Amino acid sequence: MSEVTIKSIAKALDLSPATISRALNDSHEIKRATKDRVLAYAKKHNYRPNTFAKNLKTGKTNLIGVVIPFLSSPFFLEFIDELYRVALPSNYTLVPFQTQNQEAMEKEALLFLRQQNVAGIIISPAHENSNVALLEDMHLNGCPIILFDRIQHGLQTHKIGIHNSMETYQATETLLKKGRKRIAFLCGKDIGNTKDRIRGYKNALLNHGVAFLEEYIIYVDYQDPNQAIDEELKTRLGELKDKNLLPDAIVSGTDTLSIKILGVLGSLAIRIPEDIAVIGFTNTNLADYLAPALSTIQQPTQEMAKLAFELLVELMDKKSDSGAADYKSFLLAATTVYRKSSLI
Amino acid sequence: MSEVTIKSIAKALDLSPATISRALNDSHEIKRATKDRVLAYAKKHNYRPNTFAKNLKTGKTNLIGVVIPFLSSPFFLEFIDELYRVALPSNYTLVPFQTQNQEAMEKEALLFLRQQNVAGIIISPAHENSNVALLEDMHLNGCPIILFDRIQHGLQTHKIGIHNSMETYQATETLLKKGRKRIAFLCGKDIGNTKDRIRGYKNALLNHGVAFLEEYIIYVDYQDPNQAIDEELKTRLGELKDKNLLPDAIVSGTDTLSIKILGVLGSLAIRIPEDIAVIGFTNTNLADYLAPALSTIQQPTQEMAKLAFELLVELMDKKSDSGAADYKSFLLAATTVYRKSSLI
DNA sequence: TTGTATGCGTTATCAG
DNA sequence: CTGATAACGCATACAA
Repeated sequence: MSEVTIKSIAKALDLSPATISRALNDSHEIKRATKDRVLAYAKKHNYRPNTFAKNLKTGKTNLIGVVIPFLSSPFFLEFIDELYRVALPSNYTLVPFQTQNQEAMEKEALLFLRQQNVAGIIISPAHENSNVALLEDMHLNGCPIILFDRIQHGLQTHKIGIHNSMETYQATETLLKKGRKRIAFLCGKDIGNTKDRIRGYKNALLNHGVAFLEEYIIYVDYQDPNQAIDEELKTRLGELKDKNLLPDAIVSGTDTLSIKILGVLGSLAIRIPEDIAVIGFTNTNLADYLAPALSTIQQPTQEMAKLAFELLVELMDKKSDSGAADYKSFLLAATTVYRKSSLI
Repeated sequence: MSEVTIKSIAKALDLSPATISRALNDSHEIKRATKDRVLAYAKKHNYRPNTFAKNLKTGKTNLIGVVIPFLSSPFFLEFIDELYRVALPSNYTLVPFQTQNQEAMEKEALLFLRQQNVAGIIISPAHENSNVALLEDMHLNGCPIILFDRIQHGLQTHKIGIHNSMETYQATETLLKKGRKRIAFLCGKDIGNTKDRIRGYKNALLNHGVAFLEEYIIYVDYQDPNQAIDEELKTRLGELKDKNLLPDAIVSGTDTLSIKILGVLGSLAIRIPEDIAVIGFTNTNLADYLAPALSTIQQPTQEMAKLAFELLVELMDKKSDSGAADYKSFLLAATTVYRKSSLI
């Protein structure tokens, strides 16, 4: 649709297309006057390079793929939001994708991104080792990749996460110190993060001489946050109640479930925190307004996004420079905010 | 990076590139056997067409630009989420952008999308008539555009919104019938939707013989939901209190403020709904869990997203077909869910 | 410093 | 039905 091209400029200015291209690309081998003339004309006629031709020629884009499990999770939303903020001043454009925790959808997204020849990718994988081969292939072929959040993954690259076990350890310990002994742990899919978080939980129990109970690990797998996981949660709690094993505290190790549990407990006429104390794992700024205000383990999301972007840019800039695998894992600290849901 | 191209297939199969192209594009002028052979080979070697070459040649893409004010608003988030869902089975890819309610950022996004030669755009404009000229230009030049949510806008095209005044009328009326007489109306930027919503509010007052008070229209403009609008809200309410004009009910006409008001009232030690009843305007599924559970006017978001996508596909398919301006405005019905915050 | 020629991968036009 | 050829807009090696 854009009528003004390098060729048309060349004709209008009685120059060759090559010269126009050089002027536009700020080449050194061009006379200052000519360059200025071209630039002026280009600006006046609102020249916009054809991305597709440019890319076809150079094999490069300014696109950054962002692959996450869900958009409708406070953590990922905040992450993307911040990513947009830091990417804006740069020349890069974000192309977000959701995987719904499914490797097949993730593969689709990655193949598409490869086809779009994206300059780099920031990803929180669907699960441990999902699409490792594909990611490795892309990574080695000049498309740098940054892993975040779910960093237990086979790919060798920069990884940005939090120290999972430390936070759940502290949250659990806090509850133990308040006298809670039957603490359940709520988690989603069985991925690396979950394991670490469970480890922290278990260690806290161990160090405080409280026996670990297999029944208190509540897995609720889901591929869509809109599923009827409320019902599943309710069922699981009902089972525990029937076994006379109703917990007196719940630590959540995952985002989506952290808020749903409030509603579920409410519908079962269980009081929070009197009957069951709750500490969630989420970044929603609504935590203060919930009934009751929800204690939360919060990730340094914006910091993570900023770091992810910076590391990616660094990798993209250095091209196939060193090739040396000097990749690092960044483990940031999460913070727990204690609110009413875990008091008493 | 993709090594397998039409040319390479042609060489391998001892055919011409033209034939391969025809086979791949399901042309009629090709022998069935040849086509099958090509397709089999392509599949086996995982052929993926080069988007850029294809686009350079055809001048078309499968990209759909999505331009919204904020991602971090429950309504827009739900909209995009649903959009992804309906767009997935199709061959289209979404390219989302945020404008932060700023026309300049919106322009940036639109120019980028134009440069990317997107096949169509779904947009909730930054404000009335923002970038009208640019949008018109793109629209006329073969890039169909669908307006949603903020449909008071100069562009002639399909528009999808809700019947704003009707819902605020009913919400206001409900409060009036419960005996509330000093009802304030909370709104954001002064755009078309706001005006309609205020109209519904005013009409309800009028029909129930309650005088309209200018002070009860509370504008809180913002360009970023993370701004300190809590403080501004607090200030405004403090002013009303000083004037001895503290309302006994608040209807919110905008998303972001709907939840913040709960926290602000709480920090002022104002009881909800005893002192002030509140009805929000938001789609968050957390409404049930808030303290207190928040009555909300909810938009049929998923329906809107689905319709937007379908209408856009229709326009994109018909090319520069008729050119007839047979555009419609779709006004869907919102529903109000009454919860504790407006009881008594 | 500038121009000419070539090709990126694809589709379209024309012959055969 | 198939093949040769040109062209999309751009960047670059090479020639001038």
